Amino acid sequence: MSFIQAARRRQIIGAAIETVTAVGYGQSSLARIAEQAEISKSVISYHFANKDELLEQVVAQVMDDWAAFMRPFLEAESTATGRLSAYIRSRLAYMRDNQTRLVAVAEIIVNHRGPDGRPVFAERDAAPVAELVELLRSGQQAGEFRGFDPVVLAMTITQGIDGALTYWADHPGTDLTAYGEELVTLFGLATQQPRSIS
Amino acid sequence: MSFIQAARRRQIIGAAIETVTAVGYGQSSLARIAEQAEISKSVISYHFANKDELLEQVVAQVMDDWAAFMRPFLEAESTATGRLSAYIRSRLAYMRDNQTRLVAVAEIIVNHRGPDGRPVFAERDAAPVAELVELLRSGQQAGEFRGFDPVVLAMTITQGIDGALTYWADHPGTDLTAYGEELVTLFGLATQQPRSIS
Amino acid sequence: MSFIQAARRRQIIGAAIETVTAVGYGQSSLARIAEQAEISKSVISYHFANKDELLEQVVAQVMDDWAAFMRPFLEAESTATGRLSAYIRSRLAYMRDNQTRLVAVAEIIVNHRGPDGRPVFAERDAAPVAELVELLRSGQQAGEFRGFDPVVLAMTITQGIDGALTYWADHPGTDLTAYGEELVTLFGLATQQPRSIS
Amino acid sequence: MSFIQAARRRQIIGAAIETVTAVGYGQSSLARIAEQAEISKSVISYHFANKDELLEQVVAQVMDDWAAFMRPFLEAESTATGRLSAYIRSRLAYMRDNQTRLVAVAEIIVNHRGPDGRPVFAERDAAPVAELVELLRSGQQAGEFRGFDPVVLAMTITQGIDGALTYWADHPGTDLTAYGEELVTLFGLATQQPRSIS
DNA sequence: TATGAATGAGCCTTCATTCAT
DNA sequence: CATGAATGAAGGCTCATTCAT
Repeated sequence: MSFIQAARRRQIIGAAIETVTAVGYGQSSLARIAEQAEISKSVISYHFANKDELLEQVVAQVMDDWAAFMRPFLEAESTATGRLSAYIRSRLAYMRDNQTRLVAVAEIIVNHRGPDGRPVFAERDAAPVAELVELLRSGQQAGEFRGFDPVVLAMTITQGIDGALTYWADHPGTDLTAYGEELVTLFGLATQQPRSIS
Repeated sequence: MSFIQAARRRQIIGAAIETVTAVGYGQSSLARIAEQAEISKSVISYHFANKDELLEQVVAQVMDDWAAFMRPFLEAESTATGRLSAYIRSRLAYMRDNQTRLVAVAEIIVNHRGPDGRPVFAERDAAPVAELVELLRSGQQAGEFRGFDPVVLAMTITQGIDGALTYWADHPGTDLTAYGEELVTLFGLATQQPRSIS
Repeated sequence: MSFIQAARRRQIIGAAIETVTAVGYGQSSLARIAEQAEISKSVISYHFANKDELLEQVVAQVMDDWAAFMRPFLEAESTATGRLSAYIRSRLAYMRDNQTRLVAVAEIIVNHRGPDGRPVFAERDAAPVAELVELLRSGQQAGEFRGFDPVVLAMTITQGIDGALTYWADHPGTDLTAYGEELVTLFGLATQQPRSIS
Repeated sequence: MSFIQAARRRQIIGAAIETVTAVGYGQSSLARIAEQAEISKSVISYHFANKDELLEQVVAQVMDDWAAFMRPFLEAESTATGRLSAYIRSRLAYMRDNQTRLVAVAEIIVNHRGPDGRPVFAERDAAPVAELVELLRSGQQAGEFRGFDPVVLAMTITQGIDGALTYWADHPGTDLTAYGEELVTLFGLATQQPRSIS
């Protein structure tokens, strides 16, 4: 792929993100995205096989970027407790600089369906949860965490973090760092071993 | 409103719920809903002023029913701790018998927008969170709960409960009761006062 | 036809007139007319075979009433000159008390078409012109009028009178009597024999 | 705008004119216009923002063309009497070559309404009358015309000319030139100063 | 005599996509 | 590499009419 091709694709993906965030998945027609990008509608058709491929690229780009951003924070921690805190903090940190694209991706994941009516991004949506399940399980095996159901906790943590994005989108003044610390405390208390009274 | 009117409206609302759950908000055209209900498209137009009114009725019907279901459980509790547990348990209990309609309502709330492009059900969506904030605050004033940010906790609890619905929809074998008890424990630990060591 | 039937028909015809005048022929659906009459839509279907028949009745009722109103004024005149003035004055006089229904009828005559796309009320619309042609021709034979083309003059007089209605509808403050006198003078000058210079 | 664009727009405008003239404003759906133009319905949507814009273009195109046609004839005259005759003759002359489009425009002007239910082309329709009022007033000031109400006369002249179009449409054999000369004589007599007997 | 209920046809518009240039 | 032009399908909605009650 040529440089100019890649640039165009990035431009279009950016316009798609802006559009989805601004007007929602349902109103994000190719016409509107093209308008946002200030290009002709057929440029999109030229660079992407169809609308589905464009949306897939949007999701892939953001999810990969997000995962790459988080990796170093997680690898810097040696304990499960530390990794859980780092997980929450780094997701929130990424949010801070990527509100629009995360909102867009959330919209797309929830709404985009195949011709059979079934969700398309279910697997990719489930991946972070699975990763979190692993993290929690290892913490339990190391004796750091209490004996909760790791799937429920992984779902709840993921949902809790997503809630921060939703809340921030609705209340622009929100202090995301403080929100993150609340979550760290909350899930710290929820996961740690009960103190022995001795 | 005549009896037959009410019956038709219920039937159409039911068909809308089935359709939205099956194929998603975006694909839920009046044509598809009519097909699901095995009636002509214009019957819907006859009984509802427009699509918006139909969707509003879907949301209103379910939300009201849900709130009514939960009230007695909450009023039976005297402590904030008890009310929080009852809140979680009763929401899960309602879920158990109303999966389709709750999935549908969730889809509609997230996606439905007015002509201005802004969400329509934002307020109705925020109401349960606000209620929960009140509950948590009263628990803090009573000294039962620790000094968390009640907004963050309310969001997280709501999101955590919604996560149960999502997970159940994706994994039909899930034991919702067990899931609920995990949440009760989780948020119990997250809210209670730290034990004094003394 | 029973008395109650006749009353209902009159009521519906009245509602049709109000509606057509208020929102125009194109927007005058049976639903709107029923709403205006504060009755159910099917009452109209019960009393009139279809929409066409209703509109025909509207036109017929008004045109007949109008003709009946004018007859005595015309018959009171012995000269063609007098009859022409009486014709203009009495049409304007009728207008004064029947603005709404005349506007409605004008709308209907111009717009209503058969399934073949051809106007339906062409003949009825032409009748007053034909009558006027007779009047003018008799005035010519009597030597009162100059040798104009009676068809052109009849058309122009008719159009001129209709213009008063249009103008009045657009400028509610108009003094119709004065307008009528202007027309009487105008068409008096236009029809009379040139003065011989001798 | 590209050449092909302009050609298509002209073609569609032409088809709209043909359709409106043939079946009337009310039956002139985009489907019918497209059929008349032997193109797909969505071609119209591609070249015009919506039906309103198409109709506006139809009206604007014809009205502008008409005004441009008439200007030289009016400017060639130095007296008000001459200008009035030229006005009548040139309007009739234009009619002769533009029957269909004038009939269509008349239909549209009378019927087209905005979303508020009010006529859209009222102003454009009133413009020629206003122009005529000016002409008549200047003739009065110059002492050429008698002391009639210029508004009534302008309305009546306009209506009289429109009557020629209506009559011609209903009676295709009509000699428009002769019709025009009758009008010139008619309104000449109606406007001129009464002869002094001296 | 009246009407609530239902319906198919048609309305204008938006859409993703294709194609020739 | 880009795009103007075109299109069929589908969208939500209104309409006049029919029918059973």
